[in-house]
Amino acid sequence: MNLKFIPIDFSSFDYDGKNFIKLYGRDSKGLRVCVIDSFNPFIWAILDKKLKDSDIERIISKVSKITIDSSAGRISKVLNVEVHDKSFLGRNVKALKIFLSNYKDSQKFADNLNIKGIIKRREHDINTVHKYLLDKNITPLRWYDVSGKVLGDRDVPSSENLGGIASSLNVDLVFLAEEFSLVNDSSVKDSFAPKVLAIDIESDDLEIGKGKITMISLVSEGFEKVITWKSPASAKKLKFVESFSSEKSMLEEFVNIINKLSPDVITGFFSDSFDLPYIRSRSEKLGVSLGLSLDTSVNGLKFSGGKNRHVRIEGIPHVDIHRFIAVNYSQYLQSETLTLNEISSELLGEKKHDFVIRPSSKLTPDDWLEFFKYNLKDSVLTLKLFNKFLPDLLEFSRIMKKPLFEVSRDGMSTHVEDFIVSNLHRFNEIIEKRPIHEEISSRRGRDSYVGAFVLQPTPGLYEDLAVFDFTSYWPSIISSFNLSRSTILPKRSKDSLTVSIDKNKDYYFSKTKGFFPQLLEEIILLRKKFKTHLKNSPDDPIIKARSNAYKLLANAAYGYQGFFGARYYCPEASASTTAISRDFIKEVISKAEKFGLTPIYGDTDSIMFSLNKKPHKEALDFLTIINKSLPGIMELDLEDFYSRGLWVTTRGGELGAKKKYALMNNSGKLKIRGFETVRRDWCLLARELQNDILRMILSDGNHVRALAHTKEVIKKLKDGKVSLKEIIIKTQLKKSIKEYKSLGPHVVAAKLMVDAGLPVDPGALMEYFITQPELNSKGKPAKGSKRIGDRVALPNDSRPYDKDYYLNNQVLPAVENIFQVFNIKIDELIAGVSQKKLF
DNA sequence: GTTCGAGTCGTACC
DNA sequence: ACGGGTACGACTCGAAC
Repeated sequence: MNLKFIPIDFSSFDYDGKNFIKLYGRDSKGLRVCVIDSFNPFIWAILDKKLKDSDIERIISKVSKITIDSSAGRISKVLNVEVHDKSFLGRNVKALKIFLSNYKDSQKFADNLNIKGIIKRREHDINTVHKYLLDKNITPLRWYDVSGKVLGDRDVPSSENLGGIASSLNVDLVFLAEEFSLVNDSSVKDSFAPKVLAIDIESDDLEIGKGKITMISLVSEGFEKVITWKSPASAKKLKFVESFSSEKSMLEEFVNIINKLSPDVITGFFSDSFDLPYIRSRSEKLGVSLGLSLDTSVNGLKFSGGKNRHVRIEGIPHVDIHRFIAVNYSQYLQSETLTLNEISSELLGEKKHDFVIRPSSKLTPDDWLEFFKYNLKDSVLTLKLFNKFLPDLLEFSRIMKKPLFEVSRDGMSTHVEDFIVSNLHRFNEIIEKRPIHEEISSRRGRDSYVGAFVLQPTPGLYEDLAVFDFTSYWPSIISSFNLSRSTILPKRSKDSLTVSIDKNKDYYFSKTKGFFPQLLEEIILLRKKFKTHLKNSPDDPIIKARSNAYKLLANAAYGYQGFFGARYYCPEASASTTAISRDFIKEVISKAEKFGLTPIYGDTDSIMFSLNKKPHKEALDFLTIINKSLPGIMELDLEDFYSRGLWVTTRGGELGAKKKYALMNNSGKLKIRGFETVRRDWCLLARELQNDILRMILSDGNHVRALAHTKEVIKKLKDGKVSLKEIIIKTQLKKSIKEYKSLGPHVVAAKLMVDAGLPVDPGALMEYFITQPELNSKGKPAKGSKRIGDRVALPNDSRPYDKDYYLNNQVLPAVENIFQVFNIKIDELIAGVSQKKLF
């Protein structure tokens, strides 16, 4: 029998001492299927090169006899041993492929391979499902033709029905696989629209499990519901609300609805850390069985991870969409806080339902209606966000060959590693091991290497600029110069390239292309290809997702090689990458000068020039000349032409500040980097003023209008007409309060919140403003009012803001070095208003 | 009691 | 534990005066 099948979630189990994989998914009719497959797990033992055939025979015979008697009463054996010619870190090796009866004991087998002649043991540290996917070359979320037979059928003899596993699986069909073949028909290849369920809870205490869950919203396509046990008479007015007699019966209905809807994916916003832990905690307290898993013998939710907890439901991937966005896209978003409201506003153009949560006891019947709508809207937004990122999630899962559950939580380095690992079979490579404790701590202790070159700008207002940048600069260097763990050489050779890090330090790399640089080149070229595709079909979400995925991979590849947790860690390659990057950018700068362009500023891979009245075409000619001289896949590109640009000095210094500039292109679009305008830890009053004057200066070419505007704002501040919203300062609490050595204003704010009984967790954004100091008899700040921190007030504080602080520590610092470019001093800014009157 | 500089901390750039 | 280094700048805190 044949089955058209798409695998969505995976899990492993063993029966009769052998490993099996459960692949949960759908068939072409939409039935929920669990395909069961067996596989022959193995690990590798790399042999000493000097071994004779007879030595190898002796080792094989020793290895074959290894048995593991695990504490669980399980006895695992070596089933077979094969000799293979393999590659390890680019070198040819002889290795034993050791097949095990049970992969659960792979680590113990590896420990027992401490045999003379075996120099390395590998691939025992890859988890069972991943090992299976790699070995069988199965990609999640792609359609397969599977041959096999239906389990649970009367025709299948009990000796073959794996202990009657079919009866414990909550699916339409259980299928025992024989063979998988990928469906290549392009019309069905990418066609999969999973049924997604979004959930969101409200509780009367934010601390997990402390309060009660007052309501839960569940939203899927064509389905909107809020279930609650708080049932004011008014609830009947809303069709989507269903009331229950108790929190317990509401939770039971939560399970019923999910089982009835049969979603392929469950999503939530921050649900790994809040909604699902809360649901579990309340269910345990109230004795509700969370029968959500598709394998009824695996009950409830599975929690893993310490600080960053993951909640797994077997068979139904749970995706915390907040986590996926935070890890992969936060650096590309404008949102300063990754809240549902802010991300939805930016990406969906939609906000949360307007309602301020208050304690249950203070809610009127009409308030409850708004609360129900609010709860429903949160799930609606979560579902929309999920759908927006669905193409990306699917592509990530396919490209990295990792289940949705994992890939939606993995960090960038894991993505890079998974991509590499899933392609190593093409290079006949044995996978390197992940570092363990001592190795990690020694790597973490290494000295840092020198990074990018940043050109010191000369402060001033410039006209007519061209900006060039290298496309995928660091990855293109890694690829073009073959910088990686498997290509670094201990010493110079005929076939080597020397990279000088500094006067005393050289590194050598082979000229024979290694797998890491090779795969990185493929990533860059794929990224380029899909980017071009995207220009022709800008609305194709799949092309967009692919382009995105390869872009993220390329950008993370450099960081990966310097990351202590990487299998293919190579800080020498990282140091060489940055050294080469410094050389090239400096060479472009000096060539440009000879060409008649004046370099103003540059950072890492970009360089900005004043055109000196030259036509744009000459800048493009310069690009062509440079590109002819670049090796490999390196490429310098035009970023844009700008009509004006502004650079300022550092605070209190003479030299130009790096990483801080403002540009306006020929169509009037602003590009502001590094200035207080773009920093969330400055108050809005200062940020908006600075943004306004930068726009004025860049469009006018002088400071006149900007100066007048600044004076108006200062007057507004002095007149006390500034709103609370404009003076709130937001700073993130990065660790727990007691870990701080220095008690800055935001730590003081956190303490005030704790005193007020509000929960404060690391990672939260503290919001506060600065009040006036208490004065002593001499009119000077009183003892306990010296530090800024002593004057911190939470937003609900009714005391007035400190005009002096906001003038001297926020507004003036944000504008003074901009006006300094035009030789305007601070006293001229505040001139025209008498100190006495205003303070 | 005031001044100063090293150290802590957060955020941004690429 | 879950890319990297470079850079700016506010604020604290204790030593030095």
